[in-house]
Amino acid sequence: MSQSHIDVSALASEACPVSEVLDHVSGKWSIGILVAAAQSPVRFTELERSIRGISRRMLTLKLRKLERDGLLVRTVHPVVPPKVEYTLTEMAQELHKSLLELTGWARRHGAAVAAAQAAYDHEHKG
Amino acid sequence: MSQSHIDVSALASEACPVSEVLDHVSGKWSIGILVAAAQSPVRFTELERSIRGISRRMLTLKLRKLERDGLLVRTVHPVVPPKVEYTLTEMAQELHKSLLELTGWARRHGAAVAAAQAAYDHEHKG
DNA sequence: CTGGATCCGCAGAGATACTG
DNA sequence: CAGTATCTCTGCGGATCCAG
Repeated sequence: MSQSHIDVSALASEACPVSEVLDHVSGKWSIGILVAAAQSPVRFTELERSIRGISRRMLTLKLRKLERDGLLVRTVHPVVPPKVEYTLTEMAQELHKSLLELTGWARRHGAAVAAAQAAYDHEHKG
Repeated sequence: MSQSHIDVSALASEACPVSEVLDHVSGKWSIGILVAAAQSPVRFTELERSIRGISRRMLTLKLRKLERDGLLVRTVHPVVPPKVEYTLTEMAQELHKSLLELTGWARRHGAAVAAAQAAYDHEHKG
């Protein structure tokens, strides 16, 4: 990874791992998973159903990634049938707040964005 | 009432503008560009230099996308050599605030994330 | 200076089948 | 229930050249 330390925070004149961390929420499902998992604890299948459209593979991969990043805690209950619960860590909950700001913005301006796109396309038609 | 199930399905659904908008900031460079362009107005080359690592092609593509979304305003000054400036729209500036929360979080927890990864890898060693 | 066009490699992401 | 293992396809993203 770290093919390039993108100095996204170049504006701050400081080099930090910001871009790397940001890259983790930059995936197609990362944000959705974190938001869905915010109602901790949540089980694997619940996540799979909540985030409709996600494949089992992707959910697993992203869950592992989030766990590795220290954002999720994976708890295995030794029962039958298997029961695994995912819980947001402290810092993940903090991140979640920022994420809610994002989704809130998207909710408020979704229509405006759509309109802008339509206008742009219209102006750009052949 | 107790919406124990957040409307994540709406997030993952293409019918809801939230996921679409979210998808736009989910790219590898989108966030960086928006943050860099926050100091409006900014010229093409300035952006290219600020966001080191980005290719000309990607910068152009993302800039077009952001413009289409109504987040950036592209102003062409009819002079030689060409001068083009990009400015954040009102709603983009609002979005930028949320983005700053994100980068702030990344800044604060970057080290912790790195540590978590190291721990995970160690525990997962071969 | 500010782009557009093209070629191409690689990681992301879907579908499916199998296992503890 | 909760994953893992392949296989494949798509599109992002990089490099390079060309143009207004």
